[in-house]
Amino acid sequence: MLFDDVAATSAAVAAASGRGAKTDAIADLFRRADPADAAIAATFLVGDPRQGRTGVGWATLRDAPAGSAAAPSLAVGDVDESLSRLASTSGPGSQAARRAVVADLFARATAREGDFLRRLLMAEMRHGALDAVVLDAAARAADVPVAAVRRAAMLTGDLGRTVAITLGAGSTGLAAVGLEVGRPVMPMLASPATDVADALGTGPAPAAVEAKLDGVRIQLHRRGDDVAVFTRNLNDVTARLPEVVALARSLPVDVFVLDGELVGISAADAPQAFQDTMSRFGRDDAASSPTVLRPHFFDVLHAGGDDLVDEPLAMRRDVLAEVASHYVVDGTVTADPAAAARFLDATVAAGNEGVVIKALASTYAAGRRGESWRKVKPVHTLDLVVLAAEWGHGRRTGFLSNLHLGARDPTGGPPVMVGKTFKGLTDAMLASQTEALLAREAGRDGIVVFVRPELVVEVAVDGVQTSTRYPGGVALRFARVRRYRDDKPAAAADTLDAVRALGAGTVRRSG
DNA sequence: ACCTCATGCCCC
DNA sequence: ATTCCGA
DNA sequence: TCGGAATGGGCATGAGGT
Repeated sequence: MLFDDVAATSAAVAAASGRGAKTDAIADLFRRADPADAAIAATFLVGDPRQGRTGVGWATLRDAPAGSAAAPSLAVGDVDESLSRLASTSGPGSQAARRAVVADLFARATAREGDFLRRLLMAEMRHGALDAVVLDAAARAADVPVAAVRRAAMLTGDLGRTVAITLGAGSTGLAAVGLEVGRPVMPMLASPATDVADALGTGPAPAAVEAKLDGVRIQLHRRGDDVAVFTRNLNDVTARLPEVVALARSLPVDVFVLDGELVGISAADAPQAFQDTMSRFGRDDAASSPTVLRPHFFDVLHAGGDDLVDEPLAMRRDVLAEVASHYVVDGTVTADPAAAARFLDATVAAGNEGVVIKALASTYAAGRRGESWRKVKPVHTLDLVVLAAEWGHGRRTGFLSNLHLGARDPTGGPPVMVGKTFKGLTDAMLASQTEALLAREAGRDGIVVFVRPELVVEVAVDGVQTSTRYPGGVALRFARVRRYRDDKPAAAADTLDAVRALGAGTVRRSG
């Protein structure tokens, strides 16, 4: 199959307005491809090729020429090979070698292929179709129920393989796919709730209320001495976590799949700040960090030969207590919002992020962000000064979008930048802020428009973290705009000290 | 030897 | 990660 | 209700440059 077939499909997907039409365009491609090519094409269409890390980014592509070939000649397999070469290039001179591979690809590409190639290497397809649409298209092409395809994708964690199975073996092949110890499953996700009452819902049934730890999600697999650890994105991080491997081998059950969170702990057994956990977790050499990582499990997908994903949470929790009793996340079971709120306050005071509230009757819905798991975190608000804004892309083209936010200097100096945000802005706010900001323009640099520091926005944040990027030494975490404070002058904005105070909770960074 | 920049199926 | 919007 | 897009800060690493 020609690479241009995939590029043409992407263009058709981008041009199609509805999801049904996008699905049809991809299904048409799949019908024309053999399963192996379709598997590669599927990973290209979602911008996630099998080679993973290519070492090519914005700076490498900046100087790459546009596609200039007159007619398509690249095969899907040619691009696949080039990606493999990029991924395996390292050492001195590798930057130049990568540029050469990229230049060769673009030289052989037409303009349409070059455009697609650029988006593929940047992992930014922006044609309105990713995993869900591609799986839907595979189901349509093979004329099998989409639910069966999705189930296989969640259990294999592998889009390309799932497409190949769907096209090559149909319903029979999909039905044969099951949970496999040692192969990661897409983790179940929680949807946000405004407070514990919202999370508990209207029903009288008690729910599990568990501490939400501010660390790294892990999935731990064991079969005898074979142990593997995967992240939320199904990356294999086993080699980085020797202590977790040892812990897995020490547990009283031989075969299992556990779901949990990994957090650095201080000498006093208190959870460390996320940044300290990452400092240790991100490291190749575990011994070079003083931080000790400790897993806290909250679910079990398989134990002793039994698959548990279709069992109710109440039963899975009982099994978990047997498999990993000393490493089960802190929690309680209640239907009472007041009791849940008390647990939330206590766990936050202990240095945790919030709570996750789970229906006891729910099964493990791999890869889903459903209503069975709801997360609640404390929210803080700040009134900050808009210092600048950046021109947006995509559907935000033509609007000033990403705001630079400053806190007031209590000594009277100019506001101190503490972060940016583009979240929380409706189309109407985007339009009105573009007008209001341009009226206060004070200069430009690239896509940044600087403004006189007069406008104040109310910003919601989950907290602040230490920063080396910003002059105040702090940065906002997950900032989003709530509203413009037209009633407030910049002189009444919150101070840098007020921002720093949000980081002075129970969790401290280690020195 | 040290600094800067770019990169990441990065983590959140 | 959070949020808004189209389907 | 779901899926996609638009973008945030910080971390270690490794290449390249001084």
